[in-house]
Amino acid sequence: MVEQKLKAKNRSPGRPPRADTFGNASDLRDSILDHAELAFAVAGFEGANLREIASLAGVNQALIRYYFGSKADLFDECFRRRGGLLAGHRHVNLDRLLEISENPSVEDLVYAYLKPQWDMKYSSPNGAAFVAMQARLHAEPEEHALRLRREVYDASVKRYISALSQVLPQVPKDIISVRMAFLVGAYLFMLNDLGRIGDLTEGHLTSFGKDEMLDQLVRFLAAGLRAPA
Amino acid sequence: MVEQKLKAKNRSPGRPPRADTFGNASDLRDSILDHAELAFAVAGFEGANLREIASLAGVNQALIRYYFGSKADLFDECFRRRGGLLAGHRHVNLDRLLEISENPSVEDLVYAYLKPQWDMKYSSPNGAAFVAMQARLHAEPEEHALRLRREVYDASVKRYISALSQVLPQVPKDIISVRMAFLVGAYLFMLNDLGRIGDLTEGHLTSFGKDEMLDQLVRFLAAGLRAPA
DNA sequence: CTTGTTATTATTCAAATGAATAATTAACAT
DNA sequence: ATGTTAATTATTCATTTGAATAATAACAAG
Repeated sequence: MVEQKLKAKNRSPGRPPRADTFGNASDLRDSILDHAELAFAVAGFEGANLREIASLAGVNQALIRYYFGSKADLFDECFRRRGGLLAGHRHVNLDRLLEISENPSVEDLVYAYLKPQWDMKYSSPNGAAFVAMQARLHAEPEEHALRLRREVYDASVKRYISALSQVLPQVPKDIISVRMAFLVGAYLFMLNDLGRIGDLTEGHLTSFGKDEMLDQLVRFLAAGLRAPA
Repeated sequence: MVEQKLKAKNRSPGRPPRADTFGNASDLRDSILDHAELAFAVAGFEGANLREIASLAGVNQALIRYYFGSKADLFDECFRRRGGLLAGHRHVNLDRLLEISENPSVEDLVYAYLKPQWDMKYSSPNGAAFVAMQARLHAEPEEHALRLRREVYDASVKRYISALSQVLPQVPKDIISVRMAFLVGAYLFMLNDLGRIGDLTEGHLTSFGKDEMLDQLVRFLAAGLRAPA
C-alpha cells in the first residue's frame, strides 16, 4: 500500500562494534529467525520474501545467507527452533504424568500433549505465528516438509501412542495410532482457526475463552480415543 | 530436472475450427482448470506457476487470462467448481437421511458429511488434488481464503450442525458447532495425510483399507460428538 | 603492528513470473 | 460478401526474487 522503501538500517558495512549492553550473543541472527517466522506464517514458504524479512529484522539481505544459507534452510531452522522446544515440553509433561501415576486418565494424556502448543500460541505473536507455520507445513505434500515434521515430532508422538495404548488396553495399538493422527488434525486445525470458528455458531457467538475451548477439545478427543473399537 | 521446453501445442493462432466430435463445449477451458487444480495442490497458490499450467493444459498462457482473468481468479474458479459439487452432495445426503428417519444416528450424519469428499479423493487424481488444495486453503490465514471457504461450505455445515443438534439434545448447540470444527479439522487433515499415516504405526503397518479407515474416522468423531458436555 | 577471521553492508546477477498487447483466424450475423 | 465477435497464439514488459559477490570494519592472535 504505502510506497515504503523497506530499507535496512543505515549502518556502514563491516563488523559492528561490540555492544556493551551485555547478553546480545548473535542478536541479529535471532531477529532474523523471529521475523522469518512471522513471514512464513502469514505467507507460507513460497509467499514469504527474503528482502522483506531482512528489512523488518533490520539487517541486510545477505546476512540471511551468511547465517542460514538458502531460504529453505532458513525455514528449517525456524521450524526446528520452536518445534524442538515443543517436543521437549511434551516429553516433560508425559514424564511428570507417569511419575504421578502409572495409569493417568486419557484426558490427562491428551491435555499433556496439547497444552504446550496451546500455551505457545498465546504466549506471543511469534508463538501464534509458529502454530500457523506448522499448520501450513502439515498441508504441504512435499517430501521435504514430511521429513522435517518427522524429525521434530515423531519421537514424542510415538511415546504418547504407547502411553495411550497402555491406558486403553481394549483398543488395539494400530487403532490408537490412527486416532492419534485424527487428534493431531483436529487440534492443529482448531488452534490455527480459532477466532474464525465463531462464524459457524450463528447468532449466539461462541464466548468460549481459550481455556474453556481447550477443555472442550480435550473432552472431544478423549471421547474419540475411548470409542469402542 | 530434464531441460524440457514446456512449449504449448504448435497450433497456429486464431479461432480453432469447430470440432465435429460433439460435446466439446469449451474443452480447453476445462483442461486449464484440471491442470490448475493439480498445480495448486502440489505447489500451493504462490508456488503454482501459470506458464506450467498452460503448457500442461496444452494452451497458450494468455488463454488463461482470457478465460479467468488473474491467477487468483483462476484459483477461485477451481475451488468453486468442485467445492460446489461437494456441498451439493452433502445436501443431498442429508436430505435422504432425513427422509428415511427423523432421528438418524450420529454415525449416519457424520458419514453423510464425510463420504462425498472421501469418494472424490479416490475418484481420480484430480479429486485427490482438490482435497489437497482444500487442506492448504484451510491453513491460509488470508482474508480471501476465508471468504472463499465460507461462500462454498457454510450453508451445508450449518445444516449439519442443526441436524446434529436435534439428534443430540443433551449437547448445547454452540458446543456442537465447536465440535463440528474439530470434525472438519480431523477429517481434512486425515484425508490429506493418508498414506503417510502408516509411519506412526511402527512395525505393524496399518493395513486399513480406505473404507475401513473411513469407518474408523466416523467412529472416532461420532464418539467425540456424543461426549457429555 | 600486521595478519587473518568474523560479522555486516552495498551492489550486482540471472532467472522466473504474472500481466499485457498485438496478431491471427474461424465462426457468425446481416 | 462483409463486417463483427470469439478463441487462440506469439511476443513483449515490468517486476520480483533468491542468490552471489565484493567491500568494509572490528576484533583476536602472534
